[in-house]
Amino acid sequence: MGMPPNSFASLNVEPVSTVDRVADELRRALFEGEIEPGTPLREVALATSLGVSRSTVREALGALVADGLVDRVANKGTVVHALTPEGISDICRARLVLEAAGIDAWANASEEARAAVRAAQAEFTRLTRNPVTAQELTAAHLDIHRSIAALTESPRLVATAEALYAEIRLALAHLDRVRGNTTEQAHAHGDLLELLEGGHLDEARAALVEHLAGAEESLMESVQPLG
Amino acid sequence: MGMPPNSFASLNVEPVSTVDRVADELRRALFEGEIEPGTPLREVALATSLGVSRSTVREALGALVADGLVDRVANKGTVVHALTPEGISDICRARLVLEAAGIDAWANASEEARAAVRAAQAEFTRLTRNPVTAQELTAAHLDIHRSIAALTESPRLVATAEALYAEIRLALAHLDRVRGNTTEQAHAHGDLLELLEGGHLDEARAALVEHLAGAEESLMESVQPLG
DNA sequence: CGCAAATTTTTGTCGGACAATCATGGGGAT
DNA sequence: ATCCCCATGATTGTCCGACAAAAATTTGCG
Repeated sequence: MGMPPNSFASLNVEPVSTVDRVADELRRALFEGEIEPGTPLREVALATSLGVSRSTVREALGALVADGLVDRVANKGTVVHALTPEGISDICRARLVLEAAGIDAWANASEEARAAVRAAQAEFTRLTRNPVTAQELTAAHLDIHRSIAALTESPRLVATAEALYAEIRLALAHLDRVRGNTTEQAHAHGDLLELLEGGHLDEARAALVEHLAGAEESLMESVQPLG
Repeated sequence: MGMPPNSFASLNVEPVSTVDRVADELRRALFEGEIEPGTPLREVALATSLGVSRSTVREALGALVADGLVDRVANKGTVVHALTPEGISDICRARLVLEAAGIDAWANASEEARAAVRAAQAEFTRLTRNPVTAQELTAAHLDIHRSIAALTESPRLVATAEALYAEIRLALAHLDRVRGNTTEQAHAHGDLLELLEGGHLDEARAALVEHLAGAEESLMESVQPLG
């Protein structure tokens, strides 16, 4: 400490717009599971509760609709997005495409991208040893997958992947609140990373397929909590 | 005529919201190249011009921002999205991932999905024989690619692909307006489809890579019109 | 108990208002 | 003449209030 940093990238004095603050607060509440999927988000209630105008709330809700976190139906309002079984399998199919593309790009990827995978993996295993909330754990878990998709070095594909992970976090936040989080299969990612480092892309791909199948299974419990 | 159709799927009596009408009108103008990339979209000007309130225009612009068709910068307004060279190569990289995934899914895809590819191909070749605008031709062209991505049977991946095609249409609309459309390499898709029908997925993939490289090249002209 | 009508709630759209911020242009100092 | 500073105007961000249209809810009647 005391050493002058060579970069001030983390500093941010820009006054964030009110709409952004409202949207962020709603995202936080959603990801922490404070609001159950299917719950309607009433505009006036939110406006008075947050101390902002209804116009601002409407705009923030529009952003969440674009994120896929809430669904808006005409003249009926917006409700917290609830995942259907078809939605879950669709998400997993899409994940497989994006993350497999990342695996295929491992060799050609930049060193930063590969380092990001290792860092995400290390952070996740570090968290598994410390007592953290289930939300933090799933966030770290999904960040591994995000870094894998980021091996494609395509911002647009990564944005799509992030939207998928947001949907997953939403569903898991609800599940985590209902009952304690399931035992994460932590070791799987370590194996996956080893396969990547060794250049065994086909086996890495197979490991990913298996891992995603397990993820689909536990996600299905979020729509049938007491199947 | 006079024969009762066995399906009324195309009928739509739902009163579209004003925001949707405004957003659709703006999309149309954008895709027809009436507004050049980089042009600012002033809220009051649009409101008075379209005969709606500024709130409605703002909300419609928010939808276009979510579509990626316009960019909004804080306190400066929204401008028609302009593609950068990095954006173009990113789009093509993303296209390759999505459409290659479609090709890989050819055998496992539903018969409807495969029929959609054939229909899109047929419609495109039909249009090449008739005099149509360049915009219609590119729309039909991109619809072939859309149907290929749709072989994944993943609505979310298809939505991502459609966002990419929307960006491409935006750039090409501008290019088409500046000078007559380039001669589309129409035959390539026919070859691609034949390879798919024959089950030669690897060769189909190679054909796709080649085709997309050509697409990237002509897209680059839209940012350097007189390179 | 079932159904139709009336009431309440909620959204969609409008108009106006004002502060904060950005862009523009002019005037003064060097 | 050039450069900097400031006044002015234009534009966005946010708020408020209002009202019609649609949906949800309750009431009332048979």
